[in-house]
Amino acid sequence: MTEGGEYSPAMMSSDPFLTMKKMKKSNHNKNNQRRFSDEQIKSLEMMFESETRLEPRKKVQLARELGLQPRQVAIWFQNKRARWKSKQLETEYNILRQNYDNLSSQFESLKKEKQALVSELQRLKEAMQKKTQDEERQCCRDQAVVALSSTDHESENEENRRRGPEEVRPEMEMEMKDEKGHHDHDDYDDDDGYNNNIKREYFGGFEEEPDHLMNIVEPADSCLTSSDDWRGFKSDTTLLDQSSNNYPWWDFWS
DNA sequence: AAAGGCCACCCATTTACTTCA
DNA sequence: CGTGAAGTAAATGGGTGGCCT
Repeated sequence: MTEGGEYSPAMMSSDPFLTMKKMKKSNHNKNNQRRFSDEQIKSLEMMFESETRLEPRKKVQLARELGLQPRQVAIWFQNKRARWKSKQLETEYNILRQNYDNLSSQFESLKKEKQALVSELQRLKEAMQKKTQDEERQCCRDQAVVALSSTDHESENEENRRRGPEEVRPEMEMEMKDEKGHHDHDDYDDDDGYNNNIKREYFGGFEEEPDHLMNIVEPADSCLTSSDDWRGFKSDTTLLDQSSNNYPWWDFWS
């Protein structure tokens, strides 16, 4: 359809003083045009570009120049504003949609990154457990050795008692101190101490335990999944038409 | 200050046309 | 070529707010 199309001559009225009342009924202007001419549209468009609302005096002047009723000019501006507004809305919608798509893809890559980190953490945890088990087995063997050697010590002590306290050897004094705690294989007698040792080995002196590390990850996850946080995300649901999107936001969490 | 008329605007809808399958 | 659906611009009518008397 061409803008500014006109009525056929057969439809022209012979009455040049057609009243507005009649014009309203017939939906024609005084030249019996259903649509304004290209020239008229051009002038109206130019005026609209400089100002979207017309002062009454300018309206009358423009109407006179274009051979239209001031009312027609006013209505043209009204309709033009409505068309312009709906175009603006469309533009804004497209911008918002673009932003949404960008955020969506950013979120996807972050999700993948997080998944990789969680897998890595899981792998490290398993390795740590395996090492713990190995060390425990080693510990049992060591304890057996200690038990065997302690029977030898008992026979030695018997001999020492016979000799008297002044004859206690220096190396024995050291061993007696050790039995009060905090030394050598005690780490292996005490589960916590042992585990701390392993953890230090794995986490390079960090005080954080693996579970704490897990806890660092988990809240971040729950934060992302929290609907409260997403409620804060400024998005107009009317603008972000989810129904037209093949990838709705709630699918992020699946 | 309250009431009423006038005017311009917005918005949803109608009308009259064109285009196209 | 005729026809009906879809699209569009011009116009209508109701509602509303600002201004003036």
